[in-house]
Amino acid sequence: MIDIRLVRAEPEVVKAALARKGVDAAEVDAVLALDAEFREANQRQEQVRARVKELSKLVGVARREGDVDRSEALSSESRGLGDQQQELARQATEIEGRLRSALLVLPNLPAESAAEGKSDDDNPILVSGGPGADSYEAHQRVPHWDIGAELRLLDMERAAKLSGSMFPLYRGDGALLSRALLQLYIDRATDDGTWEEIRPPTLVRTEAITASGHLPKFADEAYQLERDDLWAIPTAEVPLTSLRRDEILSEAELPLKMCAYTPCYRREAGSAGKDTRGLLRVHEFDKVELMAYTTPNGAAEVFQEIRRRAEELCRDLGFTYRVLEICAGALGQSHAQSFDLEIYAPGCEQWLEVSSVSWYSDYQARRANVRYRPEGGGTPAFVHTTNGSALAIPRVWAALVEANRQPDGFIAVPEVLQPYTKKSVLGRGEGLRADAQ
RNA sequence: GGAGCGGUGGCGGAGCGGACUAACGCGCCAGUCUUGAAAACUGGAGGCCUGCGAGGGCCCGGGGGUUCGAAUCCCCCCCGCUCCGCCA
Repeated sequence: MIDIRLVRAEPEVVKAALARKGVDAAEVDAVLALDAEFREANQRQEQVRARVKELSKLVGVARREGDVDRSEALSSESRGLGDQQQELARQATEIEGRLRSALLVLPNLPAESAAEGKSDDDNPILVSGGPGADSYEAHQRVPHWDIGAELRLLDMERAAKLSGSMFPLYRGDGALLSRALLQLYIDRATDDGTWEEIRPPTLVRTEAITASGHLPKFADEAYQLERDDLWAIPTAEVPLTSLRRDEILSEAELPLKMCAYTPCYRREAGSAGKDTRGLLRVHEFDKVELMAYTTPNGAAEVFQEIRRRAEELCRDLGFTYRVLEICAGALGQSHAQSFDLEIYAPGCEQWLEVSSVSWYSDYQARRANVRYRPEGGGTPAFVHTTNGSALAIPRVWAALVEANRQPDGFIAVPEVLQPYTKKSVLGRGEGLRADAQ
């Protein structure tokens, strides 16, 4: 959430910044009104409370001095105030709850440097890399769902029998490819020793998924296990962001950099029938995520490092790729600034988003209450959080089998991946023979 | 799932109805000493909300309650540890 003190002190600045995200100024005014109401109610309550404490102290003194009459008189005065105080406290709490709800759904302010624009159509392309979208031959222009079926790498139909549509099932060399990619991602992320690998739980409490900004606004997007009050994570960002919840770190620990492989679960409510063929959009997928807590000043550097790492993977796997900056109007709820990495899939003739690298300023840290004590002591301050995928599996898998399809129909393994697959060609596996009969 | 014991500041840990303004230790910050550091010594410092300020309020896992007054008593919940049961 954003800093209520900033809203109070500079309402016009906040309104102008949020207007870039398309937020109505009235929402800000509503928050301001609740804030004023709460502070007034709270102050009334505190005044009465202070008087009760004062009287109680005097009761203790009178008791010790054996002055029963006086102690009785003070007690009864305090008793009357007590009821009044409780009612005032109840009112203040109720208003505070409404204030918090309003504040929780208010989006983060876009970074000043974030690109101007209203929708995804306005996102500037910062980098174009790789061989180019026009460079692919006819044998590479086969969609991955056809390749997957032909070579027995993918079985969406039987997966649907298990879990419904949009749940992928990889088999044979297809499963091998998925596992090899994950191993490559983790090895790359940990190559300089500054990123610690974490394997977190993937079912988390309501507090955790609220801290990252996925609740309350996007509850429909997440799978919920009501009976145990747990949520299936949509990304490793959720557990990693909450890992140090309610902690005060020392500045020397920052930047605290973590990477995690996890499965991710998304209901994709409202996206039915849109770009959902094959692996384009699935409910469950594997991903490696990089996430860091930093000082405010240290955020930009890590933010760029995550982007660089994601970009290098796209390049080294041989993809045609591009980096887009997300313009202010298209930025997500919690984001101050974002870059999307897209790779070109020649078979389905689409650019596929495989990574989103984001900086959240202190928006998530405030929700998760993660602070750091500055070098040399002083008042704790909120950390900044930044994260990005490096990378997600299904779309990389899809673009890879399409772009690397050989004239003979089999899939050539990119050189960087061969140490992990232990073979240079995919699709000549056991599944093919077993099903062929 | 059952039983027992616990949850206190950055960390460890005492306190178990009224001077708690939460002891003590470690760690932290500043200073003295030192070429510099360590050690020693001296001093300092919790977090949150609110107020221009003086100040006020809140915080002893969370939420309710009892009381003039709750870290302390009662109820509910959460978490941890030990043992039992079950289990890959």
